[in-house]
Amino acid sequence: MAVTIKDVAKKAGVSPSTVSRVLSNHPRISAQTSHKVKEIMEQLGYHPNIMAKSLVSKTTESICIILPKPAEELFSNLFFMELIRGIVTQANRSGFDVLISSGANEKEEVEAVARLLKGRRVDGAILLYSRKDDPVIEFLHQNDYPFVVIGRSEDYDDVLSVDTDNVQASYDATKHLITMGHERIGFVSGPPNLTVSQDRLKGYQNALADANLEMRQEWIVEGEFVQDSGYRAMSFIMSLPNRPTALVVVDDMVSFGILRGLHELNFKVPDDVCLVSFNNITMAELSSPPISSIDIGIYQLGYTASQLLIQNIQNNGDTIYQTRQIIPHRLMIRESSMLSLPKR
Amino acid sequence: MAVTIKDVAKKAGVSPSTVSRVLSNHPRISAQTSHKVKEIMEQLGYHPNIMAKSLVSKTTESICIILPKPAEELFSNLFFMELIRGIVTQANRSGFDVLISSGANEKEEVEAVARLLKGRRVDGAILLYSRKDDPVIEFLHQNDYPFVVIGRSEDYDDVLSVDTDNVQASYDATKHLITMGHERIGFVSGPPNLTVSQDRLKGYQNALADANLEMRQEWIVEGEFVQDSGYRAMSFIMSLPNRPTALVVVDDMVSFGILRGLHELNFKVPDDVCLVSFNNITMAELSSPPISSIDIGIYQLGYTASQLLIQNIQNNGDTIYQTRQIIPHRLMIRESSMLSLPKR
DNA sequence: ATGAAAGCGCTAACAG
DNA sequence: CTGTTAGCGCTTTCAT
Repeated sequence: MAVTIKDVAKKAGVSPSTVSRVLSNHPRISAQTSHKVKEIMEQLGYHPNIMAKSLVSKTTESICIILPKPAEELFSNLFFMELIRGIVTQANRSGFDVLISSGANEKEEVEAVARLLKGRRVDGAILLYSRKDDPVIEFLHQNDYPFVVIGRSEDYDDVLSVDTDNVQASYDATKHLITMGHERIGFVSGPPNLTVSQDRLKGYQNALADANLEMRQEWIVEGEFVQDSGYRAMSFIMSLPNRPTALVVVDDMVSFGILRGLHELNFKVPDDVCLVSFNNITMAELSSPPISSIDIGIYQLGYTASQLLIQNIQNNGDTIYQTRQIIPHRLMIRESSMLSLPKR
Repeated sequence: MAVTIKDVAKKAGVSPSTVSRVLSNHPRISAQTSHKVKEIMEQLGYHPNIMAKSLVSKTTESICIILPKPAEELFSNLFFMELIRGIVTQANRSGFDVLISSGANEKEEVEAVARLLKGRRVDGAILLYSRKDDPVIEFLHQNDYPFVVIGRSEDYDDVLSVDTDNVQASYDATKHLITMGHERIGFVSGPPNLTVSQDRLKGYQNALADANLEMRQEWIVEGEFVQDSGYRAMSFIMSLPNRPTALVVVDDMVSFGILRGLHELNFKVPDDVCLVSFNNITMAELSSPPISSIDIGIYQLGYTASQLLIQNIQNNGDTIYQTRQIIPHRLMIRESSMLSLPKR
């Protein structure tokens, strides 16, 4: 049997409530008793039963992360791990535990979230990305549970979210290529139902428009956030009669696929084609050639999301800060885009 | 106020205990009442309060993963994410939740684990890797808490663990190079205090010994599980007068560093040097050239660890299975080791 | 097959 | 400043 508050109370010659008060640093407690009780807790190896505390206080000091099933394929694991690290680090600093959950499909995801939130096992949730018509967001929003979306919700505009300014980021990436002298620039996108794909496409288009450059539908290819997708996009684009001299690519992982394909076809980067992509995962720097990439501060995204959620929980749902937080991005220029006057 | 067991009981015209019995599929309950109660639960949107249940049942149906702080630097994030995916998937299938925790240092790690286990928030723990004299293992072992180590413990041999047969795996990798005609083979290792480094070094040495090949201390370089480490190791090895024609590398990430370095020095892989490494992360296949790698089934390691832990928890600590589980590995041969007669 | 009652370990009024 | 009391929502004997 584990040692309880009663055991401590008995041994210290005080009442259980006193011990409880010591535990929560109640102001009206004599320094003396506090000290004595703490000593005895130490001595007995007392650890408060979190479940019991949570039962009466109606707060769990924990949050959950929903790992969307399809995401496993959509995004690189690197991306998620970095996000999770950020979340866990800040949550732990705030004294919160982090629970990770996933479902085999959307229905299971909602069930898992419902069980966790309705069952009062966690106080709030972080969604690792937003898709259109997401039933999980629907559920959380409807039941008024605290939650934060990494990305943005198209369906509701009052949800807390942490995001990159993807339109601007993509504008910057494209602008960089334009500055380097490129006039025919293509875009390799992700799944069109993700807001991130849409936003990045838009930034690209804005940049071209501002520079009065030609825009061609055939220079825009949609795919997934995986390497194969890049490979296929590359084959298509490079077979065009009047092909781009540079590409803006929605994700580093996709760039790797492109790089591999170009290599096989004996195209050189940056000599024949220049590349800029997004997310700046560790590997971007290490590939040959190193890939220019927009660093979106993935860790920071996670860290901030956790912070926002926990503040919201602690303020009891009163939003005393911005609903939507933007994490700054930064273009990391590397060899893949270092050729200012491309061959044709 | 959330709907409780009482609300359901009242509406169904039964006692709370009956509702509880329905919830846990108690055998002696009439199909009729069971059905009616379930209907009302559905209707009211009832979800059992997990904390309350846990408080009385003294079981939490959840486990925790300890993310060791230094690991963030030691291993690639890819590795961990894959492990976590395996753990979370199987745990969820068994009806368990997974809590993730980390500490800034060893002391904090132990505190976190103590709080979680002693505070009865989780039933057991999974350690993502084992180092020598680990205070967390010490704590768990001493207090007789259920836990599983991914890797192996040198300090105790009765701890549950899931591991790769790293000696054999490394033997296989080395043997492969020998079969391809190499006679001078080097080894780029990880931190010497990790069992995985030691085991892989041993397998390499065994293979050389069995083939009567020369072993030179200068062909063995220690480092970390990061790219830079590979870069440095490469510079050293390639500057040797009588340098190896092939390398066994402790981790794919390190191989990337080596690859980058070789590229800068204008060495070609596999023409000048052949490479085989470990872990077979997604990127191994995508680099140029693709890297031969030992697939150790990371996801499977996580999945099995979770299974082992949960079985142990459910059997109340009685070990009715092997203490140490080995996940099979598989050599994936790719271009980086495809040259059978190396130049000298 | 079901109900009544006790209690898991803790917190939170309400008294003093 | 501290003790007493009454639950939080659930499970579990012990009756019936």
